[in-house]
This record gives sequence, C-alpha cells and structure tokens, in this order.
Amino acid sequence: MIDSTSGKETSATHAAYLSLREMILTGVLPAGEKLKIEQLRKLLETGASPVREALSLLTSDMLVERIDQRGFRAAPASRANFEEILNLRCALEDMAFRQSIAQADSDWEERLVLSHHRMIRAANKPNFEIAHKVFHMTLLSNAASPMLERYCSQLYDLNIRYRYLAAAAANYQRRDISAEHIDILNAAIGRNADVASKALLTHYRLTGAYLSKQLGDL
Amino acid sequence: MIDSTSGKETSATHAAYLSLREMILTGVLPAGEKLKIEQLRKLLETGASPVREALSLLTSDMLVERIDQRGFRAAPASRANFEEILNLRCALEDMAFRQSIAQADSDWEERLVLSHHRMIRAANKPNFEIAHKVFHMTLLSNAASPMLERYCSQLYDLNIRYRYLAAAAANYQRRDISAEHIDILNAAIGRNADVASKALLTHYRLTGAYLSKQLGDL
DNA sequence: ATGTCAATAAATATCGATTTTTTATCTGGA
DNA sequence: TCCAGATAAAAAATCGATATTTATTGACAT
Repeated sequence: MIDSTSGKETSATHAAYLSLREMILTGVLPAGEKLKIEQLRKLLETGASPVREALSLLTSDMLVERIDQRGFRAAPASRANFEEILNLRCALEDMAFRQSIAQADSDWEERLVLSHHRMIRAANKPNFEIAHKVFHMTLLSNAASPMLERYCSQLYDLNIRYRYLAAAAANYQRRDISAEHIDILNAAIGRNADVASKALLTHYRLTGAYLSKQLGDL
Repeated sequence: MIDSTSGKETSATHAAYLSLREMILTGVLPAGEKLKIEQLRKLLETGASPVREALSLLTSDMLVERIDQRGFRAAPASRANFEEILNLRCALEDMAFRQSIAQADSDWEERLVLSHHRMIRAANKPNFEIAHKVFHMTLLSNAASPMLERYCSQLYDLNIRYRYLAAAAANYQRRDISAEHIDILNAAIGRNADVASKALLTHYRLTGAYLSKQLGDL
C-alpha cells in the first residue's frame, strides 16, 4: 500500500497502542470494560492483529487485563487500587528521589531547572500535562535505576487515570500547586534529601486526598 | 482440528508464553539474544501469531524487549542490572514483608507454616524451586497490596535468571540455607518486623554476594 | 418459577499468505 | 581502500479467512 499523503511514522501496532492507552487513561474506555477486538478494530480503523498486539503490550502498563481464551478488558478501578497506587508511588518515588539527590550533579540540576521552566511556560493544558510528567520524572532520573523509574512512570500514569475519573465531579481545589513545584525544585537543588522528599510526598498526598474526596463512592 | 490423544489444556499462546518464559529464565535463550518469530515458531511447533502474542506478553515481565518494527529480543543481562534487581527486591520485599507482619493473623501464619513444610519436603529440584518461590511469596502475601506483590514476583523471577547464569561456573556455597528459612519463618510468626525483615534481607544479600562473585565479568 | 441441556450466535484464537520494513550484499566510482 | 547507492535476501508486520471457544437463547422437564 502506497500512501503519499500521510507519512506514517510508526507501525499500526504502535499507533493502536498509543490510541488505546490514551483512551483508557482518559476514561473514554471505562475501567473494567470489556475490550472487544472487532469493536476496537473498527474504532481505530486497523486490523485485528495490531489491536491484539497493542492490548497485549498494554498489559505491561497494568492498563489492560488479559484472561486466556476470553479476551481483554480495561483494568478495573477501585478505591483500594487508588490507595495502593498512592502508597506505592510515595514509597518508590521517595526512594528514587533520594537516590537522585544523593548522586546530584550540575547536569541533573540543569535538567531540573529546564524541565521546570518548560512546565510553567506550557501554553495549554495538554502541553502542561506532558511537561508536568517530564518534570516529575526528571526529579527521579538521576537515581540510575531504570527499573525503578519504569515503575514510577507506570504508577504516575495509573494515577492520572483517577484524575480523569475524579474530574467528572471536579470542583476546584484551593492550592498553590506551582508553589509546591518550586519548593520541590529548590529543595532538590539544595540537595537536602529530607526536605525535598517531604515536599514531594506532600505534593502527592495532598492531590491524593483531594482526588479521594472527589471519587466519592467507586 | 480434533486431537483425542492430548487434552490440550490451554491456548497455544499460553503454552508458548510458558515455554518461552522458561527458556529465557533458564538461559536456553541467552540474554540479549534476538528472538526471531520464524525460528521460535518452528522450535515450539506453533503458529506465528501465538509466538508474537506470547512475546508481547513477556514484555510485562521485563523478560523480553520489543523494538518497534525490528522485533523482539531477550532482555539483556548485566552486572548493573543484577545489582539493581537485588536492591529493588530488598527494598520492596522489606516493605511488603513489614506490611504483612503488621497485619498478621493466624490464617497467614498457617499458610506460612504450610508453605515452609512443603518446601522442605519437596522431593526434587524443580519442585523445590517452585515451593521456594511459593514460600517467599507467602511471606509477602499478607500485605494486601497486589501490585507490590506483582513487582516482587517479577523481581524474584528476574533474579532466578542470574542464578542460572551463575550456575555455569557453580561451585558450592557453604551456607545453611534451610536454617535461614527457619529463622525467617520464626521471626514472621513471632511478628517481630525488624528481626524478620533483617533475616529476609540477609538471606537475599548473601545469595546476591555469592552470585555476584560467580558472575565474574558479565 | 427454575434449572438443565441443546442449538445458535458472538467473540476469541489461530493459521497461511501477502505486504512492508529492515538488514545484508554487491557494485562502481572517488 | 572505502563509501554511496542500488539490489537482493531476510525478517517483521499485517491482513483476511477459518477454526475453536465462550456466551446467549429458548425449549423442556421438574
């Protein structure tokens, strides 16, 4: 097949992976929902094989569950799961952040300042969301522990899912989140692990408490 | 296809998944090796689709890496990776074990005693290996944190891989491992988190040091 | 009404062939 | 000799069709 109009950058599988991931994270595909191949195939306008493979891949991110011989479903959501994510996230990010600080160097500091700058300068909501994740992952990026970073990234995304879940009932929270970010940044650059880690965890726990309230039942 | 001789219990994909997993863990498929579909298809006597899907699934376990458009390879092994696994394992199991102990009840204690009994009674090597993992996972099973347990299980398996890698040069270690297991069991039942956790981590670190020596270069 | 069993419908899993992409090989010119 | 570009071989990705399994429905006996 020759397609001169759109230079398709990636494989059909990868495209399906990204789309499905987005749809699950934002709740377009609701938690716990059965994911039927045929249905997704039509929705994404692609073949069954890429859909199937994308779903298998999403298993790694704990966004999709697979039951042998009876297909796939979006990972279920529950208050217990939300709290588990929050707790794990705090424990693992604490570990990663402290390791990052322990090995702090000027290169890392510069990457921190840069990612923070890009975050506060982000023009629109989607850009901010991306930059926000980049900033937080940069905080952990100096731990020299790729698997730990992968776990943290995974948990970050799983948490985002609950943000969208809570967003339905969203009324605004009165918190200066930019100030919290600056505190984290400064403590990191100051290389004070205890203060920095405390600022980071407070940042997460405050968001967690807010989300928990919004979630109501579940 | 009608096959009256062998009641095939599972799907081709699941069978392929188990075989490939085993082959990667034991080093039959060496770390870093390119995993060609056609080659594995013939080896496992199955179709390309099940192989492909099994490999995608193994991505979750961090046993296989996938690079878009250029296939799969067995996850590489390195000293750094080995040490990262050891450290993460100690941190995460410490957390899970302490949570388990904090919520200790007689049901858990009985499951501990039982799994320990089955381990020391295991008739042969493969049975012991399985029972050993069950015992260790049981230690963590009372944490009520499925994701944390999943991480620990994953890391346990990744560590086994290095055991096989080291086994090539294996000369025997002079350690009373059964005694270490009993210490862990007793401390857990005694609900003394500090002692129990220390016993567990020592158990891992001793094995880690031994393996590290065996690994030599890498 | 209720539970079981067969028949049907729906969905998953798998196969075999084709297309696309990557990798290896070859050739001619600087 | 060595590098660029073309060509051939190999492998990955994808498609469309078929086989298998699971889920649903409805008739029938209890």
